[in-house]
Amino acid sequence: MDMRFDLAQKAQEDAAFVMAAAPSRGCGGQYCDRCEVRDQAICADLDEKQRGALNRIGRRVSLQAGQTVMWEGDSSTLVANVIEGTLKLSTSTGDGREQIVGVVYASDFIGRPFGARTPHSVTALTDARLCLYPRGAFDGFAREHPALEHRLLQRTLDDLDRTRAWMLLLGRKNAREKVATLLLDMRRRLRADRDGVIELPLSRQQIADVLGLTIETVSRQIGDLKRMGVIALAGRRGVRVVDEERLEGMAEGE
Amino acid sequence: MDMRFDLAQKAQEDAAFVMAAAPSRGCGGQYCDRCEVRDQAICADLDEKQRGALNRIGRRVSLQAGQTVMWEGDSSTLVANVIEGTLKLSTSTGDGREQIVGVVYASDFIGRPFGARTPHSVTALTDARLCLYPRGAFDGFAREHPALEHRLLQRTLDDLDRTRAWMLLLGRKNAREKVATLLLDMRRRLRADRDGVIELPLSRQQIADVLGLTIETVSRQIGDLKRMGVIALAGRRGVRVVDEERLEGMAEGE
DNA sequence: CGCCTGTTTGAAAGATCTCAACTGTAGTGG
DNA sequence: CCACTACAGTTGAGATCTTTCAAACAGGCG
Repeated sequence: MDMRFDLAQKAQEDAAFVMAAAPSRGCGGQYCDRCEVRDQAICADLDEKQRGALNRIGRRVSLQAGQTVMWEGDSSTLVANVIEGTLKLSTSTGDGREQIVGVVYASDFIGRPFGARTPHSVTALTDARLCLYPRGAFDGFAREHPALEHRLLQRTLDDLDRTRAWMLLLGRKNAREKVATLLLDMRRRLRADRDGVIELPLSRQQIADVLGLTIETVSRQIGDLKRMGVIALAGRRGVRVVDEERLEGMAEGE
Repeated sequence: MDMRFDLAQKAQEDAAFVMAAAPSRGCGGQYCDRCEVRDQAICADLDEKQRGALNRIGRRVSLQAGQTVMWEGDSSTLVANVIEGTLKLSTSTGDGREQIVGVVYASDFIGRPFGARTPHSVTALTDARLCLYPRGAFDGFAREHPALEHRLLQRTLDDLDRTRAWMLLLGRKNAREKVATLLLDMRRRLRADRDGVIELPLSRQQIADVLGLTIETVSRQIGDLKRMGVIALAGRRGVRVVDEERLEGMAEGE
């Protein structure tokens, strides 16, 4: 417990550092031209000129794994596109129990536009790069560009659908089903290497925080799946799905 | 268990009936003029003419408690504003475990615009009235009216925040905290009568389905709260919060 | 009055959590 | 290259919480 608070403390200092130290170089058009997520992110439907204008209000920022960009309850001053890396969205109870409420990947959007408060913390799980905008300026730009707002709406509606689907998992699935579902979900989102191994962006504790379980229960379930031959493990973070069909059955409680 | 399936079956027939039987009278401007939720719903920022145009593609529909308007997994053909009443959004696992993923009230928006599938069922908890639009026509209208899309975006962002906050409850709170949190939430949303009693729109089973518990656990927790003098009960659905402060403490696990 | 349905209560079983010890691995420095 | 350290992850045993199964109770309605 102490450790987790220390980590958070440390990350906060790091984040402050990044914010202060990042050169305010803007994202001149040259960045967008070779942007890896240009066609998936919410800016996809903007034309060259509009994209240039949006760029002028934002800047690129690099994060190290563990750094926190936004804090639950803080006033909402930043929004961003994820260019590379994986981040978690999380909330906590007063006494420190944590729940991860979302995991975001490259081309996803983070932050709370059109709202005063950031409802959850955002922390990098891997090293990451963001295209960061001051919220006020972004809000103004969005209001003037319906194409952008429409994309943002689509994305938010999708997020809401996914989040509600996850509520079924949290409220009604048992530990076995939860772990199986997460593994399948990660497999869908992450690219496997040539051996079919996917590198999880989450530690055991973070898996527990996504699933609403304890670290021990997660460890036991993963151990069981391995012993049953449904998955194989490769190091701490590596997983290979051996028997997909059976894993899918387990995710649904069969 | 059987009973719950029967109910669903029955509701499906009812819904089909409503859809077929509802006169396609349109919502001519005269409806909007005296619409109870006009200034809170997503149509609030439209001018008279635009509102008239929107009305022409929609119609009013009345629902009885228990009727289902949309079915999880069905193709998304309808969206609606809630004019009056309370409805639940729910999903289920293959083997029939249900999770309520949202409760909507007057002036809220339901349905899945800009998407092919309805991700959850929508069922009336009380008698209700809707302003119902075919999805295709609504989508088209929305794309041409940024003010409407902006309102919809705001609302969707708020829904997402609320949903994520509920994930913390589902994943990390115990039964006592869950029940206390729900009661406070309902108190915030529902108007109490002169005695301070709020009429819950949910049965015990539905409360269990919102909180990810069983009906027996809910019953025991409510019984405990009553015995402790934190709440008082009035009939099956009536609740009065006697000691708000203590209830708030319990919601946070103190 | 008796039935139907929703709710409450009790007792026992089962799942997950808690606490504690142990293991393995990645990283560090000699 | 190896020894050592630090820490993530695993395992075990017992406690705790919630569920399950069963039965009793209560209010509304024919």
